[in-house]
Amino acid sequence: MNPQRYIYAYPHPAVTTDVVLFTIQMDTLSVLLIERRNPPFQGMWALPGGFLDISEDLEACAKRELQEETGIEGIYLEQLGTFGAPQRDPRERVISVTYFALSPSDHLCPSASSDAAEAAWYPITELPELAFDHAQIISLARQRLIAKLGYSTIAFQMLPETFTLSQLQSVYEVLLNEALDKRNFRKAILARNIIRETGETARHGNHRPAKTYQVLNPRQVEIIK
Amino acid sequence: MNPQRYIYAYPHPAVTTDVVLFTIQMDTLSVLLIERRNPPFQGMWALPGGFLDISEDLEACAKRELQEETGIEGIYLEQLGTFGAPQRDPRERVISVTYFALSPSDHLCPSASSDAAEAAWYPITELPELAFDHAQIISLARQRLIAKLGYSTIAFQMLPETFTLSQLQSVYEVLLNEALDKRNFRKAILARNIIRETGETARHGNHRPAKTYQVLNPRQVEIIK
DNA sequence: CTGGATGGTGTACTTACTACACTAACCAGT
DNA sequence: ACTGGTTAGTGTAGTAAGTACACCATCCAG
Repeated sequence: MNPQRYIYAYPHPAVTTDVVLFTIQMDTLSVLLIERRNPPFQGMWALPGGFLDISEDLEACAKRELQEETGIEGIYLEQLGTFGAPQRDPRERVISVTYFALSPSDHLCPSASSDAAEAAWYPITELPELAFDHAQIISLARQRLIAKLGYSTIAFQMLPETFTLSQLQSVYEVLLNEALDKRNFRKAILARNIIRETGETARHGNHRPAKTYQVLNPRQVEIIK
Repeated sequence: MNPQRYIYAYPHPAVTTDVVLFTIQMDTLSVLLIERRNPPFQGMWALPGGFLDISEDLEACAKRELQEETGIEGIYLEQLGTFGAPQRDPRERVISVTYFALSPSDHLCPSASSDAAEAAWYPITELPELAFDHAQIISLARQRLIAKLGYSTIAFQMLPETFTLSQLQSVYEVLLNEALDKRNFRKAILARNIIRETGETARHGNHRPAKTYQVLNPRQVEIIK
């Protein structure tokens, strides 16, 4: 097959998108990584992502690459920043527009693909050596995620549609890495008027069942105060 | 002159940087714009910016374009976001990495250049019609600037090295577009322990002279609480 | 019916924020 | 030298927000 050639009067960088997808598994903040099937950094772990199609929107590209490489779709996505150090990719000049994404800890089925030998969750405390500048990108994403906890409803993106207050508190505790007082936490959350009781309860073991709640404006991150 | 040709197996977008430079003039938040000397949007006003050199760092590109088109340098710069809607430039696919920047209201000498017929400050409330999606970029920059007022020391970037508390309060008032209580403002700022008295005073008219202050960590934006 | 586990609730205290008014210092003009 | 105008500089009392803290409820397993 004879590849088509694209000619420009000035050199153009390549543009990629990369996605930092977080979830919480077993009370641990985890990141989705793929094992690179091709050079460069073949066999190393990296963020899911890839080259922008020439008439594709940036966010659409991030979603598409995530879907292609891991099978995951329909989740919250937000632009994180753009990385373009001149030598970050050994092949050619590459500008990467990065996104961070959150997924509830259920229905997660990462799968391999043509570009990714394997896809897997890594606890953020036990990351392998990463390709490109992806360690730096993950570090920035984590900072941003934690910062947004304080002034947005982003935490709900890590829970299923209905959830208990204990589950919600656990999300905050894992991300902030500190224990929170149960009564104060519940008081503060309920004072914000952003969730309502479903009327149902959930039994998760041999103890009293918990009331379940849902977000008033689901799948939408709002800035609060 | 015979232009060199650059050939790729896949189409590459062009990459530009654009800078939203704010200052405060006459108690009004203003943005630096340039009048485009060349098509597209010839004669219209736009943000200073231009194409990335192939081995140039992104932030360096933003600084260079700002210097070339307006003569301004040595100011605070921070990445804002990346805009890449497929049709945002009529010539070809262009991804723009945008920065926002702040300048104290003194030593400002915008000047014309080869790409810019003219450079001028526009009050944010009286922007002309703008080229590309630059109106949207300015809108995002303004949101971000106001948000950062609340949790960072960014306001000091709009003041000279030494300043009075009244000048600082005026910056906050202009950006927040509301009057602040003098005593509470001073109390809150001083409680943060980020500025110190210089020992000098400044006479700015026929009234009592004001103590002047300076930032403990000058030219460095910190996150506070 | 008992023990173990998580769910659910209120109050007192401490800290941060808000509202608010007068004197001090300088200059200009008479 | 005195007056009026203009900005600089200061404290307190009330209100709202956040923190610390302990016990009973409900379910399941054995």
